[in-house]
Amino acid sequence: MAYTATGLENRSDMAANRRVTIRDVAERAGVSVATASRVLSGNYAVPQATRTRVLRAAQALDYVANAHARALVGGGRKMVAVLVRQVTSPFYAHVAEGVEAEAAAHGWLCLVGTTGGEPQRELEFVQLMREEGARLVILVGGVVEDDTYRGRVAQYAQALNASGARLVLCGRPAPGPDIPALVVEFDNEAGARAITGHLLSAGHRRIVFLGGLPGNTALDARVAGYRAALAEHRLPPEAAHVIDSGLGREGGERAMAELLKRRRDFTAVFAGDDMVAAGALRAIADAGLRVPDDISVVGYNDIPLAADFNPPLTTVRTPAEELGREAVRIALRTPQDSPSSRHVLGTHIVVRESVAAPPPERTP
Amino acid sequence: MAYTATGLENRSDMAANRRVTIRDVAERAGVSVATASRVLSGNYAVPQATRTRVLRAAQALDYVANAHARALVGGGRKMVAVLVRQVTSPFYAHVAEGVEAEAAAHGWLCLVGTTGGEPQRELEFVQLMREEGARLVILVGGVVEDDTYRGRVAQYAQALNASGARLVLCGRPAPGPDIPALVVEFDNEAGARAITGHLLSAGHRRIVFLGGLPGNTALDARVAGYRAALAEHRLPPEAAHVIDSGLGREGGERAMAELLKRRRDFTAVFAGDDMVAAGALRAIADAGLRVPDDISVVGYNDIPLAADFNPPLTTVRTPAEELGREAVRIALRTPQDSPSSRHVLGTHIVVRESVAAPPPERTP
DNA sequence: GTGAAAGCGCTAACAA
DNA sequence: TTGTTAGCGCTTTCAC
Repeated sequence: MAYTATGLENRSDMAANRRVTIRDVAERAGVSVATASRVLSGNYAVPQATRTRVLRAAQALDYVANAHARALVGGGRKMVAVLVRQVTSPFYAHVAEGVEAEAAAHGWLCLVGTTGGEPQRELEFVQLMREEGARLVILVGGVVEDDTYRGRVAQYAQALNASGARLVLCGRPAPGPDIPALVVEFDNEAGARAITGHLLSAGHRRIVFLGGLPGNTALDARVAGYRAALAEHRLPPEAAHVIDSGLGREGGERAMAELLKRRRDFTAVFAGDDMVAAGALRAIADAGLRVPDDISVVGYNDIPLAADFNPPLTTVRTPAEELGREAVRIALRTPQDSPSSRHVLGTHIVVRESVAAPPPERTP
Repeated sequence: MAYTATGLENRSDMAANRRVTIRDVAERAGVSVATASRVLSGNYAVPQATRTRVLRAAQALDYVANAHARALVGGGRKMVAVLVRQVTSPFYAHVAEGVEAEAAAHGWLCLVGTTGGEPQRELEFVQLMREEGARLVILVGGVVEDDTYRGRVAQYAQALNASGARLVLCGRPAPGPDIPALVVEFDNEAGARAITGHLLSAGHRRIVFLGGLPGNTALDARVAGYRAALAEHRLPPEAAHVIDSGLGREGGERAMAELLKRRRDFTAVFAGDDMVAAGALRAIADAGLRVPDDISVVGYNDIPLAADFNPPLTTVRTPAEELGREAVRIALRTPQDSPSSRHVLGTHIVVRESVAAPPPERTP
């Protein structure tokens, strides 16, 4: 019923496919566009009588304001854009959801973009967001930190800042001092140190780090934490064994399978993230070994399904949604001209069933 | 280097925070805004000499066009909006990724919104997209199909259609005949029938459907398929046992645990989706039972981590990303005035290790 | 080939 | 209290 009224009425008293404008509303209400605008945008006192007349006309015409026209005259609109590698990765999805939720809570529009890991698309996205007039751009995820990166991101920051927008880097470093960018990240090193310590406390001495990604800031920090924990337990630097298989389930499975074929002189695996851990668990099971009886495994991120792995995975919880929320919160409360700052979010271990004491020494 | 040039130059020769416009570019290039516009929007032949001069000026000023102004004069811009319940659900995330990918491939901008399951936010989102001038709105996910739903969605469809935009419904029914909306969905009934048949072929006769959601079109179709398969195998209607626990890991775990406490006269569980299956597996393990030796379990959707469950889950593969891609493809190739149509995507079973023959009959 | 001018839909002075 | 007017930044006739 509601729909037929609206739909047919539109169709009958206006040209085909012409969007109804504020002019139409004003005309129907018998007022000027200015008056119509005043009641429709609601930031000006208008007497009740005219008010209702305009509102009624707008409703009858099913009027919606043209956001572009508004943005054009009002100087941009409240929009935040998040860019992630892919939304199908649980970690990124949670960050995006956090951003979206916090943005929505403040009445901001949120746009999610994906790069698939290509710096080129990142550049295009930032450019696009400048065109769209996004007031806040959030770039998520670890990166290879080299001069190219620094130059590129510094450029984003300057450009965005020049038009009054703000750049927030999540889990990636600021490109340099005095660059107008905010940074929010987890203390990856501390998290890695803690979970490596957990493995060491259980008695493990030969622990492999699976899923390194040289140059990637997030992974490098985890590797650093891993090495630091080893050192704290007075193990020599050679005790560290990092396999650079990169992230992803597939990589983890392949690298683990290969490693098991070559050597088995390790009793625990620290996977770079939970997806790598999933792959590793699969490979270990396929090799006929049991977790944690034969090999202990830990992951990183505590994705929702980590509790459903076989066995349930002991991992480091990184509150991804909180990261997203915090990114927009910080950006919204930081004045435009304040110095760039860096915020670090804590993490903690979630103990489940993938860690046990190492098996008794096998005779070689 | 690159960044200091840009940043400082902007800062020195223009008022603070004034976005550079086409006027600035024209001025610097020594041409009129009309000429600048012609080369910048690139849809008009301009001699090479002036062309380069304008381009050089634009680059020097780091000019980006104002998308709002463009949209205002050009009549909207290529933007597709997808609305899902939540991006952190693997299924929805894949649909969103499919939409995003296909949109990007066509040079369209993609905006992802989430409802958290609230119809109210759906309404707000559609309204917002009308304001933003989205030319394509995609609503994803099963719904309770009642008169309220039909009225609401019919209204969206009419309104969107009136301004030349298109509505695509993914996995939810059209609100009625002659409503301008496209529908793309999976054949849930066939998928459910097939996997129930798989269970029946393995010898199961007492199969519980866990995770019903009465009124929800997607789940109802699966339940229908489940009943149909039972009937095909000449089982009486009473053989069907549907537990309406709703979707989600938590619900699945709770319902399964409770069911196991009450009765154990079933040998297999058909979970409404993989997340429910994850919860069910957890509850079964906690009850000291084994899958598939004691109870067989199947899921629905084949999320990426289904292979990492304990045991790897036999489930129905629904190509979610393809659903998203297809939604935009269909919308882009369907002319505005063509009749509303419905497209059905096929699904298939993925056999893994969570199904076995039922255990030998226990004496009661 | 290029410029001047009109106008997209809206808001915000400025008048009345 | 309300209407008139001047743009926001851009594209696009229409002249020259």
